[in-house]
Amino acid sequence: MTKMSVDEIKKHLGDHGVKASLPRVKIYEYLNTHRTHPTVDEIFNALSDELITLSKTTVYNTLDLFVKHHLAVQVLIEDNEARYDADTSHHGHFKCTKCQTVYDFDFDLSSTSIPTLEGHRLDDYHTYIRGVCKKCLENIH
Amino acid sequence: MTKMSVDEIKKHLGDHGVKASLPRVKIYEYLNTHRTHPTVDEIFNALSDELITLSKTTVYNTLDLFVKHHLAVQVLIEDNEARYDADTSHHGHFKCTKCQTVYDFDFDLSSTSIPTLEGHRLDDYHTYIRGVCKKCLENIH
DNA sequence: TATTAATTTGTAACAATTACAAATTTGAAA
DNA sequence: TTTCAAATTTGTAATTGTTACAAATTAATA
Ligand SMILES: [Mn+2]
Ligand SMILES: [Mn+2]
Ligand SMILES: [Zn+2]
Ligand SMILES: [Zn+2]
Repeated sequence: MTKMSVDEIKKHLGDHGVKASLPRVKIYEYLNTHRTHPTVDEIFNALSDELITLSKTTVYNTLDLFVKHHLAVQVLIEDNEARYDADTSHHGHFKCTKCQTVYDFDFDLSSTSIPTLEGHRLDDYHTYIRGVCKKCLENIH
Repeated sequence: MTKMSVDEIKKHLGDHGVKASLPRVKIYEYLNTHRTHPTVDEIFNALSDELITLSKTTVYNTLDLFVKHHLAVQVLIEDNEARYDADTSHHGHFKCTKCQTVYDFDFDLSSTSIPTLEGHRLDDYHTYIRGVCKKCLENIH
């Protein structure tokens, strides 16, 4: 995903039924630029210098809003941290339990046939794997 | 999975390097019998009548221990509840957002080829889908 | 400009989890 | 058995992530 201008972000939010505001644009911009699956805290800390009155509640509210309007997805890998991702395309996540990095990987669960679920309505698909990344494996001397 | 006797549970725990104790056996028995992916609270509430001194901390500790020794897996679907599953075989979870039921489905992510992850060490695999179950779809008149 | 609606903010409340030290239980060793 | 140390459990307090909510601010509309 290429960097979006402020106007492109405003249009993108609007296309998804979300009115633009400075916090919303900045949060979306951060999410779109930093494809590291940041937590609420990371986003809040990164933006609070520039948006000096930003409230953590606003970050929570805005991310909820983004998820509801399919501008972002919530990424759950650990029971104590919710991460967020502006990439709403179908893909999986690999988290390295050594360096905590969350990698993307190509995998589309929605295109897999799952006979057991016949008859149910499937809304959102999630795939994640935990392990140790190549880099960390090599660093163990 | 068929119901296990207390002795079978003791052996099973032992085989996984976990010493048996009354709370451990009871918690495992509950998990193994109730394949509903219960939360800590559900387990605690279900057992506290019989184990009148049971502490919630013990339930947390014991479930952590079970997960560490691969006697159970943690099932994360919502950001505000950790569920547990004595079925450690590879399978996916479908949660109905109407009735909150968590269904199992046959799917083995570990047997899927994921070229993007070449070189990383993959430890545990998780697949879940949210939607509305057949039953709930039919109940909408 | 005046009025209303939407958004943001700050604080307090809440819920899930963890830390920790005391109490209890277990299980060898004497 | 009794003794003693280790393991386990317990209860409480602390911590963390999140949500509720009302006041303040900002934006939109008349
Ligand atoms: Mn991603
Ligand atoms: Mn299951
Ligand atoms: Zn790593
Ligand atoms: Zn249902």
